[in-house]
Amino acid sequence: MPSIAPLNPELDPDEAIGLTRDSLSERIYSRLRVALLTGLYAPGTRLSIRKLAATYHTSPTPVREAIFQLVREGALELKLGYQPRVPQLSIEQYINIRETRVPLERLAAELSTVNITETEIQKLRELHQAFVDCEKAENWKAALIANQEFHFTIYRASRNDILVRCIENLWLLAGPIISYQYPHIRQAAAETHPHLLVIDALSRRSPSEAGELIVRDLREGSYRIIEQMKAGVVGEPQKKMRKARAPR
Amino acid sequence: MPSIAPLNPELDPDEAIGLTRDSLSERIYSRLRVALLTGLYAPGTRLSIRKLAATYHTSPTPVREAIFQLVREGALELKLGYQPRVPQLSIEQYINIRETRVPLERLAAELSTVNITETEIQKLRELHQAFVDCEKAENWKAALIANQEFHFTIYRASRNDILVRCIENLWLLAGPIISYQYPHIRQAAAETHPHLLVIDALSRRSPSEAGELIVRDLREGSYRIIEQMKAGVVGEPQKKMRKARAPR
DNA sequence: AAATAATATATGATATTTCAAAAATGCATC
DNA sequence: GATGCATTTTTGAAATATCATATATTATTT
Repeated sequence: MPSIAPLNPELDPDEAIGLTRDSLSERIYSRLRVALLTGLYAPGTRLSIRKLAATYHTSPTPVREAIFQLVREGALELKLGYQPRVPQLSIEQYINIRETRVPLERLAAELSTVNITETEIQKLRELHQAFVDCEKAENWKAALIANQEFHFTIYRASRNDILVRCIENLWLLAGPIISYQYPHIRQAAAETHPHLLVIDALSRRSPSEAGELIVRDLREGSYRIIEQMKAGVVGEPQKKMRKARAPR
Repeated sequence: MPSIAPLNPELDPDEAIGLTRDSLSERIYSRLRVALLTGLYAPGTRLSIRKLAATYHTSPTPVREAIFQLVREGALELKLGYQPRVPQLSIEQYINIRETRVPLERLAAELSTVNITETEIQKLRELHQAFVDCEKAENWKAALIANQEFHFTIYRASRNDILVRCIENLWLLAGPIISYQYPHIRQAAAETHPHLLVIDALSRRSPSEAGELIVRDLREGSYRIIEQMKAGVVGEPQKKMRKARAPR
């Protein structure tokens, strides 16, 4: 089992500063989270607490704690007595997620337009370039991560961490599907990539424009996802149900 | 030992009504959540896992699992090695929460205007009446609950459970402060109570109006809260810090 | 009396254990 | 070959055990 690199390595080395040594549960939580965000587990996959514990060389207890957190966020589902599973989003649920994201992303973009620094805008340019390069090289996983970093940089520039957390949560919910079918959904090489338009609006400090562009990007991406979902690219198939047994 | 199948599995009572028997952790989670939402624990209070376990007549394990979920949602904070605590919100954080709630609540109100049934509108009238009665009787806790039920009924009528969950989360974050200082912040008896205006807009099926009213209500309430926070009504004082010790 | 040091206790983090239920497996039957 | 049943294995839930550290208490010093 490969160890998963954190999305944002710069922010990781807590050990180095000795600031926030985190608990085992927390470390496992973030590794699982990244795994879900990068599509390591297809929708429908069942996770075994004990196997994960073995993988991470720990006992089941901290794994359970991590899983409980992800369940609470909706990133995993867990019926009493059954194995935790990566949820299989319905199209309806996916649309619900998108519609909830829309006003949050708009707000984030608007706030960022006011608060973002030139340095951060420069970073956006670099991230977008990395994204384009990875796409060209057909390195999907890296492209996905660059794209995420691009968007999260904007969110964080809103300087409202509550808002950031809300949006992160929603990403996580749709994460497995998106990552899983990412290679199939990249957009046709358009005139000008939406990211570039966003960067432009940000540097011209036009909040409403930035908000509008972000929302448009979100909606357009979602159409492609929904197409794929309709086409049935949906992840691991459910195991066939045998006759219902009495629950515990 | 073979497990004996019941005579008629399909009619198992739990499944039949769609009830999900929940685990101990889940039950403890919801009790803690309600406790936080109704102001049982003041901001700053420290919770002891073992004491809670004793209170609920269980072992520490499920309590920990419940606490981890609340920590993940931001309803509790937990530094490695220290006791879980009810966070002490800064005014800045509180404003962040409010600003994030604004677009979500507006969206929820708009969607509800389209989807809410007459029955639900009737329920809103009853809840508001209950709220007014409890206030008159100075039964703060019951008033608080009625008020919550009122708003959550609107959220749920949006028919977007992702959206509902996001908003619930944000309520939870500000829950302890609001409940804790509730008696101090009720509004001066105005001309017409905002709730009534909202009900009216809903029944006239005017989305933008309903959204606008909800947002206005939210903002006005928040001003009173912030006043109180500035006045220092803030919860349990932090224990005095002793000389810093080396972390683990 | 106040501040510090020393000790005792309570606590959180994790591993281990136990148990009943779920999933997998193998076998017999059609 | 598929299908239904019994057995075995695996699994999650929860309790308990253990350990190091945080907190509380007491003793000691200034």
